Amino acid sequence: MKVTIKDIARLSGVSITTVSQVLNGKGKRFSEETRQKVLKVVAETDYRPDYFAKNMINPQSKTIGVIVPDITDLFFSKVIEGIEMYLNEKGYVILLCDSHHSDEKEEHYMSELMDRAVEGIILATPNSIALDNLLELKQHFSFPYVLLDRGINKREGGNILVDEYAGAYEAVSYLIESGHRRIGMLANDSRFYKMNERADAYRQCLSDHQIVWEEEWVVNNAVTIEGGYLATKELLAKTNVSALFCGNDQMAIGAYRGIYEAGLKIPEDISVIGYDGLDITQYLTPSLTTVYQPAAGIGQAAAEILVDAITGSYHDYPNKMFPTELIKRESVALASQITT
Amino acid sequence: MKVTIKDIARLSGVSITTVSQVLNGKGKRFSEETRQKVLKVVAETDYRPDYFAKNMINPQSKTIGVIVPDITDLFFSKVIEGIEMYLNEKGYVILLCDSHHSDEKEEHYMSELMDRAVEGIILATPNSIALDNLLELKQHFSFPYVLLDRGINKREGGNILVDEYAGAYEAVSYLIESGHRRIGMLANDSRFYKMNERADAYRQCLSDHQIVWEEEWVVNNAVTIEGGYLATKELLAKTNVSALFCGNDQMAIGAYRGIYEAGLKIPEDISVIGYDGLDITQYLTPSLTTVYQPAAGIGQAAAEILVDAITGSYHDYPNKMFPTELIKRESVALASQITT
DNA sequence: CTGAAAGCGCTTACAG
DNA sequence: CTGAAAGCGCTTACAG
Repeated sequence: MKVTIKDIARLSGVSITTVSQVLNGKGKRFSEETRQKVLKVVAETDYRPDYFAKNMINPQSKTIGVIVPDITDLFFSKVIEGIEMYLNEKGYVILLCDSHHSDEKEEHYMSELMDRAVEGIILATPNSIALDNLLELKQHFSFPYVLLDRGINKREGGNILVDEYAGAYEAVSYLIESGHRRIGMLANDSRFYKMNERADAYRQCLSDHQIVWEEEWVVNNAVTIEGGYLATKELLAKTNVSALFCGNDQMAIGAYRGIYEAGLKIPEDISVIGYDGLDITQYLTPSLTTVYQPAAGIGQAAAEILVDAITGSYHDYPNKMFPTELIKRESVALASQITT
Repeated sequence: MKVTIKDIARLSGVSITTVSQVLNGKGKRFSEETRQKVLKVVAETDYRPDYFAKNMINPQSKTIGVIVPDITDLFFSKVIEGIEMYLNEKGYVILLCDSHHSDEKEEHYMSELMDRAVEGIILATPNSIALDNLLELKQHFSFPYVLLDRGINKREGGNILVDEYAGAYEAVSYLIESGHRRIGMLANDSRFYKMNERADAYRQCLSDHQIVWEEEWVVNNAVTIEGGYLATKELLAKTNVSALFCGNDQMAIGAYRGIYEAGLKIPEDISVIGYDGLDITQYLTPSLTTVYQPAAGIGQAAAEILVDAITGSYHDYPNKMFPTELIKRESVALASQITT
């Protein structure tokens, strides 16, 4: 039998009004004696106000929905951590959904979360949401949401971006400065995030340095370890490059394996650069030179904007742009030192 | 202005009873005309029944609380994935909490989740919960919970276990069969999971093979990549071994780095075995020989037991024991081939 | 086939 | 300083 506020009132010999007020710290107008009496009964019965009844009156679910394409992705799990740490401190809890890269699941979860009275949603998506869906969102969402989509979906504010282009350009420049001319790239041709922006920077950088780009230098595959591995196998089978710019760190980890299986060494035979700056990359052998972007910081920024929006601090979401940073480690060598 | 059932009733010219019944598919006793009229208004207004009002009457939050020590841990993110996939299919959504290995946060979240009317909790914890807390749990939890603690906390049922001991024993046996005699171990002396069981198996296995164990062969550190790295540095500085059994895969990844920095090669100079069987291990160079345990399967098993308990299929939780499997890959060589 | 009314467990004016 | 009563938005016997 669930204990209700009525029971507490009866047991402590006061009205339910008094119980409610004491528990919520409203009106300090009760005698200390009354307070203690009520509190004692509450403790004894381990009474917990009904979550639903309470929220029906003043809805404050203190819950945020978070949708990511893959929980096990090293980048996203770090983003989630950033979100969680910030939100937890503010008393929010997250309802976590894994869309498994599926549009349908994403929509399904959006709807599910709306039904569940979340106070806001953070949607990390590689997809460009169909325009009418976006409009529908705008119209029906009685609560704020932040898109973590690298700006794929155009909107006025709340863009949380990373200077992808600059990061990629710097990485490729570094390879060129190191004397490399034949530079491959592991990319992804889906609209997955702004991978294409990284690829654009790569091509532009080569062009800016008068390097004639060869189409077979770029291989597309999934942005996973396996994808990087497969792409590398394919790349090495059809051409030879002295350096490889990987779309992300996970692909770079796969590339390490592909290069190893080809009997080549990093960086003696081929230099490698990744993108993301995952913690693990500093422990790879050799440690990976990579373009760092603050995954946890991105998560936190999304959470901050959302909380501000919920608490009504503003109505125009601010934009936020994170710079990247090239972390130079062991995986890049001067082209002149290449042994092959 | 929030649209309520009253509005729908008014707009479609029927009673709220009718609206409610049509929406919930109760009583097929309405004329098709009435149904369509109601449904049309609902669609037009994008009416969504109030989550709290609805649940106050028949509480079915369809929400499960999940607490893990670290979201970014490769093992746990896989466990979460297993939980999520099973639960999603059954219409549940997870409220995810990261205890960051802290007892206090764990307790805080337990209480928070209780207040939030979850229907059950999966608590993955390396901690042994204080006995009185456990009893208190039993007493006050009006809902079921499953502990993912490797059986640290004794209880009657709902133990989801992995045959840790057998897995570790098999790994060390394999090293011995390969001719290794000086075998180190990266362990963890906290009560983190059943790491000690793996250490026990390691020692027993050596002893069973008449190998006199030296204390400096075992180094304790955090069960992370960094911990593995640091432990390896320490181990190699004070003794020399021809093989290394790592408490988990993350430690093994760190060991790879430590061994690399010592100027040694795997497996030519030193053989390495990990524990967990994370996806990434097959892409390491060399690929890691490891003791596989089904992380996603463990998550799913916990979710299954929980759902069955919620839906009242049983009151005595079943126990579940998963076997491990030694995956032999490139990181172990015959001792006779060791070059040093 | 449909509706008026009671009630879920709270909070909050309002009255005393 | 405290309580009786209205009301939040639903569902569900019950009556017709």
